Amino acid sequence: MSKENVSIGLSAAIVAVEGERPSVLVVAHQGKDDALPFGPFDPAQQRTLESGLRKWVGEQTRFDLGYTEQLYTFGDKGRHSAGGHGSSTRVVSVGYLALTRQGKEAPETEWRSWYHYFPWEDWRDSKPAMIESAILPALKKFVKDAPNAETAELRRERLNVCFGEGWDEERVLERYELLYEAGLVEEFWRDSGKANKGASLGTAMLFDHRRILATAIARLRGKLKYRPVVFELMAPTFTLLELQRTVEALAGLRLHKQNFRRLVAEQGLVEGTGKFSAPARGRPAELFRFRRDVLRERPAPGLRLGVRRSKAS
Amino acid sequence: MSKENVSIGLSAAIVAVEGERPSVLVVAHQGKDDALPFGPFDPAQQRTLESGLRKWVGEQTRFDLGYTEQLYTFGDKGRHSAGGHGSSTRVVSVGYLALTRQGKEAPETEWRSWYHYFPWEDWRDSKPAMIESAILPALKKFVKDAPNAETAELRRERLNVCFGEGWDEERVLERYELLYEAGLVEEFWRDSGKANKGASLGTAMLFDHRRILATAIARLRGKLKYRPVVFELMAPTFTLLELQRTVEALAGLRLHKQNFRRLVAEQGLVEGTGKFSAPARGRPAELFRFRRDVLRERPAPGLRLGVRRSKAS
DNA sequence: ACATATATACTCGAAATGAGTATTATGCCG
DNA sequence: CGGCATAATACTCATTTCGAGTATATATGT
Repeated sequence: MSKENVSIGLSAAIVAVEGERPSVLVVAHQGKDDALPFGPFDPAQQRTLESGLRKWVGEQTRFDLGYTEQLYTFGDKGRHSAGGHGSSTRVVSVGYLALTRQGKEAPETEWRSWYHYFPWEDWRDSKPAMIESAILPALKKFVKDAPNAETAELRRERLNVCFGEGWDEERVLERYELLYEAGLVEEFWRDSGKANKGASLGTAMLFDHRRILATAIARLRGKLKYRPVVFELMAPTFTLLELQRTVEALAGLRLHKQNFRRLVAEQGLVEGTGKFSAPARGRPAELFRFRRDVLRERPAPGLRLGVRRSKAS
Repeated sequence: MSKENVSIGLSAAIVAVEGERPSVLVVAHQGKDDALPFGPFDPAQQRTLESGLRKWVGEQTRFDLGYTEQLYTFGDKGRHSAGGHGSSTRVVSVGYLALTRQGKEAPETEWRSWYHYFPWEDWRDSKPAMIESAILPALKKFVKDAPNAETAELRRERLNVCFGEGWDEERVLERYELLYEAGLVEEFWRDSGKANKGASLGTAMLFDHRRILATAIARLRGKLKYRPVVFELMAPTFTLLELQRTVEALAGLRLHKQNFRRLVAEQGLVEGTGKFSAPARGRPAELFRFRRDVLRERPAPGLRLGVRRSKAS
């Protein structure tokens, strides 16, 4: 067994939603790719991985993490390099998801829409044009270029699952990984040390941070439906439309307004405060607050979405 | 930063179902607690964490893993000790779930029902008596013994979510963690180095392996419902009742037979082979096989369960 | 007063769900 | 051979949930 060291890296995708924009806190390492707040795990100082994470994030962003959740541990050789050249110690990278309300960020950090990094994931207005114009042609070529028939069939299946009939908004990571392997994403060329001659989709991130962010979005989109996590992102009181817009921002989909409020109300996730918002135009909306009690009452208090399949709401 | 080393441990909960018994492959370290197959990650030799895992498992169990999935990375200080005394290097432990069909095991390894380790999780016959007789009284005491009112309230909520009204079969890990903190599980006393004067529930495992197994069961029970993972555990052809018994074994619940077959059939998860089983008594059942095509056709081809809420089927 | 913009309430059909009953195909036992 | 026990499979039915609308209420600005 040759002596190569391992070190553990901790990274956090810190998510907030402001208005209709789902954003992630990135560290602007000047000139370099955007990065998630990250740092090495120090086993001597930290009792748990999560406390290590909180320390790093606190130092880099002055943010006090609220809800956090471990995502995944990545250890692939070559996917944690900044420029394709191997470093001496191997980094195993543990990714976290954290939810907060957007506050003022520290210097060197910035909130950016996560759709900067994943423009094909935002279906709120319509199916992103780039899917038909750029992604599908390139992926079809990727299928055609397969070294053998078996690989071609596998690639065809993945294409279909990721971008075919029936958009499954949770498959964010699968889609990113497919685009990576097909060389449609800058990181692929950087990690392999070759020059990219084609298009790159979305904005690249440092190391494997875009992969971690994809995992975070996928997890959050899934979890929405069976745990009341959205409320971590809301102000103490909010209107039902604000809640809906937040969910839509995260899911990248439009929901049916009347049904959404029915679901939310019926499920007892929320209770009225008797106070009302003062909107610029239109009827004022009642302000609601999250009912903490549901946690005690029901086993899986998620937010069934009530997706809209037709025109307007 | 003081120099304490980190090493990465890989462990696998390898699951199979034989008849009505959901089992996990354990290594019988003679005299010591049961352990999952595990070993350190060697960054020099292995390109990915998963390949490292496959190597270890192959050596220890001669098993060729089929479906595998990463579960969680545990790094808590003190929860990876065999006897409560700290070792010099810190172990961060990455747990995996693997699904196979039960074959002949290697020497030193053994298939054991996972309900040995989690007897309170098997509700197939009825609610396990130990919940009323042992768990609830002890947990109520745990609530009462809280150092302050706030902690007591938190503990009361957790008790309710884990063992209160409305059994949620997926909360396996939450329940185990609660029992751990309440000192109802042997590992708690071992990790803290104190002597246990009360009862211990279930069979203890080495290190944090029971925690990993709890994570595995929870994940599998959840995943069942939205990905066709059960079929990894089935023979190439099977009757619908065999499929149902397998799902029941995993979920720890009884299902409604007629509705189960309706769901499975309607969803196109399965196709008839035209052949029939030869049972000891009763009408022969048609043998079915898994339809690989669903993966292409539908976004989330899970097995909605069709739980039974009343008497017999 | 009315046009416009929202919020909120209510309706309706289609599908999914939970729980049964009914019918069919075996082996076995006298 | 006829009837029973045992399972498999088919069909029924009421209830709930879902998706999609229409209708009504309450603001503001002109």
